[in-house]
Amino acid sequence: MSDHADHRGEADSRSPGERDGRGDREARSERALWVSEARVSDVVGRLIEFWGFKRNMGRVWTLLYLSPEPLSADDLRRLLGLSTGAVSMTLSELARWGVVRKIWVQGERRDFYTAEVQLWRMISRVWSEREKIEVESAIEAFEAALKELETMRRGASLDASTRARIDLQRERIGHLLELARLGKKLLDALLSTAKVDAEPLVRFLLGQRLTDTRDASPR
Amino acid sequence: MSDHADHRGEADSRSPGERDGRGDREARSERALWVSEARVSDVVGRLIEFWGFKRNMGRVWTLLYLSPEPLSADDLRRLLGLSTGAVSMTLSELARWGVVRKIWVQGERRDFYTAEVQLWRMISRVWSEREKIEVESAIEAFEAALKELETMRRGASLDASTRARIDLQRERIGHLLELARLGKKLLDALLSTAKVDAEPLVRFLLGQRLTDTRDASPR
DNA sequence: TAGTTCCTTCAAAAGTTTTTGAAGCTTGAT
DNA sequence: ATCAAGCTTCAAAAACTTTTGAAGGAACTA
Repeated sequence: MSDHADHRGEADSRSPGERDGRGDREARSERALWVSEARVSDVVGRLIEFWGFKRNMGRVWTLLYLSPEPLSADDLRRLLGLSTGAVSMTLSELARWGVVRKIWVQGERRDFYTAEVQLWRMISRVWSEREKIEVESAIEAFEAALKELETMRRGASLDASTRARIDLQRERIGHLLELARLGKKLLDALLSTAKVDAEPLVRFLLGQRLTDTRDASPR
Repeated sequence: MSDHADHRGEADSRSPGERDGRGDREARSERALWVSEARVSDVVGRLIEFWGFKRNMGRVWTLLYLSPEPLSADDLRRLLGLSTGAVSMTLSELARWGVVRKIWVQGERRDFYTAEVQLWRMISRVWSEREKIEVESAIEAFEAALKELETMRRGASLDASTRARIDLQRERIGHLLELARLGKKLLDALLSTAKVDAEPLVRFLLGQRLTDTRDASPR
């Protein structure tokens, strides 16, 4: 975070006309606005990092999200103090995830970018892809392991303790599988609900004040 | 995964009596069992890494989870091919998260460890801590940014475009805040439900087959 | 045509995280 | 008291990730 001090600023390339010679006050409030943007973009950066993306993806996305007009790669470079290469790569990665779009501006040579503003749409797109990659492959691996244990169990000549061990593992891997499937279903349901409207889900969760029916066991 | 080849095994320190001289078949099936354990522990390792923990935490936890008896630090070291230091640190980290417990075995000098087997309990403990750290601080930061924008807006002499900009940002940061709060509520609800029983939630999500009736919120 | 702007790529540098293992500590046995 | 087993710590090394910026390319202008 040490790196903001010197990017005082504002994208002065934004509308390449009217620059300089404005009142001191306006300049000051623009600076204040930028400080606030920077702070928010760092927060999102950290949050996004926590979810397994690169921090700069969050920072770049946030600036685009908070900007009234599309920004150019160079704007972003100056505002965030990144190298040209970093901006280019971050933008293309964001584009791959579908959370940022390239925009053509009349009579401008360079490309401009805007953020996807539909947060839920964005989240569901991103998560459903990740989920596919991670959770599904875990589910498959658990299933494979279970099948293998099954085969082993049928094999002849196992001493009693090995057999007991196999049984324990079948049970436990079974639980892991169940859990992974539950996670997948939750995500799927959440995301496909979210695509339309998250409200009902939330109302359910908060409304029926948690049936504390002491039933326990995840079973 | 290249590193399993040579930890053929079985914790031969587990019951320091009866070793060697068993049938070939038993040895073979134990090896097969270990291969399967190793695979599962790697899957969990990867999954856990994806959620922001160290891979070895997942690997160690899984071995403990799949083992009928508690294991010693040295068992884990040999089985997973880690250094003494790594095992010690991983175990103490797992203990801090409350997902592994130290066990005293009669007449044994060294410590033994077992995994928490109640998966939901474990998950809710871990997530509620993380959530506090990450999501809450993001919420606070968004709130602070909004307050600041509010103050700015009340400040005198802003030109029209700056004012419009502030308004846009208030709206957008407002959305981010809303989203973060929603996330927090979801997690809270999920976890406190989970502590008792995850069923009702899942039934809700899957049962009412997602009122896709294009009107969504029964407002 | 040559010149310019902007974008992308990628090898190398910087930065970060993880792992190692030797040194030191603690505990219990002799 | 000394010794040994086992655990922990931490500085250094290795592994991995991210960032840099110069080189190259594409597309437009004059």
